[in-house]
Amino acid sequence: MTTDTTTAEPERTRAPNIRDVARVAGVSYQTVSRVLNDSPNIRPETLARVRAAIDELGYRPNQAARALVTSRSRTIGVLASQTVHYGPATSIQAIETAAREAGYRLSITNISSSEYASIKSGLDYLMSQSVEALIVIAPQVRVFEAITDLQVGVPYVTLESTGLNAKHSLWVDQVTGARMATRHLIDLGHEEIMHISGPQDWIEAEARMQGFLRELDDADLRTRAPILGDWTAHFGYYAGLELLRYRDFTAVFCGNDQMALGFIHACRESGLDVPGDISVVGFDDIPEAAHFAPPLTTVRQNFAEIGRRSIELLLGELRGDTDLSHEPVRPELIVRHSTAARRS
Amino acid sequence: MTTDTTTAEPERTRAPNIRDVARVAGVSYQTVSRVLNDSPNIRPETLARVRAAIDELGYRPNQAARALVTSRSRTIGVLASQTVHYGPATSIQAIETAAREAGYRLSITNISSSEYASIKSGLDYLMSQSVEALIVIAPQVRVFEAITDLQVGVPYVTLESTGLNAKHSLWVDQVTGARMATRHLIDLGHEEIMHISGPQDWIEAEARMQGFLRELDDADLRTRAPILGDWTAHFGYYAGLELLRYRDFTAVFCGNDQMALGFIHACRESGLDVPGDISVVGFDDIPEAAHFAPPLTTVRQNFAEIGRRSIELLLGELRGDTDLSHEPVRPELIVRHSTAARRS
DNA sequence: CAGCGAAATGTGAACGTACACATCTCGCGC
DNA sequence: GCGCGAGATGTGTACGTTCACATTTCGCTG
Repeated sequence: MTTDTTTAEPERTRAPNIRDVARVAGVSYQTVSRVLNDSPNIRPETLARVRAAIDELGYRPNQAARALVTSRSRTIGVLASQTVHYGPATSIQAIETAAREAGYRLSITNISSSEYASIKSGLDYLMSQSVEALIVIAPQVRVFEAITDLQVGVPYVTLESTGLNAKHSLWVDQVTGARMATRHLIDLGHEEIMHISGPQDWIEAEARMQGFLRELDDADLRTRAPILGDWTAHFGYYAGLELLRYRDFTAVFCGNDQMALGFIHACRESGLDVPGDISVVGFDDIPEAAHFAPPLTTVRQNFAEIGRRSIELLLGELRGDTDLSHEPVRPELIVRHSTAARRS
Repeated sequence: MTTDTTTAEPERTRAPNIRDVARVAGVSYQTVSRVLNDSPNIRPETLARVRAAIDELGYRPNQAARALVTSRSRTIGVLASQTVHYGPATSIQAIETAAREAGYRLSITNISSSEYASIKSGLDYLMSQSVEALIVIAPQVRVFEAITDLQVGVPYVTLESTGLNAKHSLWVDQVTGARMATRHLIDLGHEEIMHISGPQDWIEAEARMQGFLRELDDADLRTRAPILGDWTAHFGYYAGLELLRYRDFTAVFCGNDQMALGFIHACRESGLDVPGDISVVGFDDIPEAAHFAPPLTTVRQNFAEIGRRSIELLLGELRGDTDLSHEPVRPELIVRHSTAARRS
């Protein structure tokens, strides 16, 4: 009864379009379009009729057609490199939520390696989706080159960087975070402090290392070459086994919580007590860190905040608002039980 | 010299389209279209000319136009609920890679709660993107209802379920995994075994619980009501503190590794040794599990494999291949040091 | 060398929507 | 009761691509 209002069997397969809706509602297709775009100046009665027709037909706007005619894809591209890790994953989730609420969808692509070619092809892929803006969570230094090279003509933001390219960055102040961690160890009386850092081509690894070195320098303590790791607990473990053979230090600042976990594991196997013999600090404050043995002293980053703010920033730029706050998010030192005063 | 081949300044802002390319290459737009779609029957020389023109103009196909005319969005929707967790995150990453290689992009949306309305709106959102297929990594029981209700007319696959809806599921055999874990404890001589499970509305939590109960039953051991948790280390910790006040058990099977970590933490605080006093088994084998104190005995799931296979399955269905393998992926028991024979 | 078929290329739609503009309706003041 | 203007609605067109079909080119056989 309710279906098949006009003519004979108008193709079962095709999805309804605005013209179908218009026919059912007894208005022109343009009026339907107006309803869809919340345009003012529509008589309430007409509005209701159109809405009813939409429901009846189960009509959904065709995003492709919309994108074509407006040349706005309503898509934000995300170039990520380690989506499995807690930090990036948390940021992405916040980004997705914020974007969806603003009527944007996300196109995420993972790059497998930190090679220039890989970054470029990832970026290329995203641009071919004609994204309106870009968020980069692949903190490799090379990303900037690629963005410049490809002339991405859209607003973009890089997360977790150090402000090398401040106008397009948004980040937790890694340097300060690292200094806080290091300061904490110094305050506890430690003088020989090691640093197990992240991979060299990660901007944030570099930043944490800088913060560490500067703080030691300010305290006139001996600085030693940091160990370059790969963020994994495995690396922390093996590096720990190696380092503990000499044991010419009393504290370690690890580039992230996972490596700290592995390092503590190595301590335990070497018969050393944390924090009795060695103090350990991590970075990130993953939810598990509070339950490590011992609960880990670490630096908390608000990844979700970063995610939300990046969308805010980009949408602002798309609207034409300029000079929004790029103020870095402050990290927070969380003191638990993996650090203690140096034994005299 | 090379630019501006015809007429006077053809609008600087507009992106080039196939007609522009055609003009530069001196062919018709249809020939360009053929080149783009790797159609056969193109003279090598023509091909080269078109390719050159594409490069010169920096032309990129407009996906929206393409989607509009072919009515194929080349998008696969992913409904996820806990993208931050290791398991889902790993699966999604594998899905993304496999999809991209097959020329598909992903549209991911997170649902915040397990309420029916939330699931439905997430699904609704994805359908409005006119996805060609659907992957659900939100293991709530309600998802099936929603899928049925909304009449998603596309192939779909649910991950990490138990085969309630076998035709559309792909999963690691959670029941078997749970049985393996439980069997392991029984083999070590434990007779009083607790289970801290995941949230009730998670299909996989339910499955692990079933496996646990069945294995106990087969061994004629006393079964006790599992504790319903929320997957977090925090929960494992507080549940542990509570349970250990009575300590009428010698082993615990935790629904995932995080809860196991929290539980072990509680043991330590209560002055109990793992595995000396209490054996603990987890589930998932997150990369950190090997470095817990003690290294965790757990059940490994191949999340990446699941992700890859889901894309394989869906693409097959889209191509019309039917009856592809839905065979569950077998989990693997990883014995480390959190379990030991019961003290007599 | 005509003619034929396949290979190569070109032309006219159509996809579903939003924008610019045109038209219609209606209430109201003089 | 006429005209005016704002509110409400309708018409033509363009977006960039692919599909179906039309046309041209070309090598080859008889």
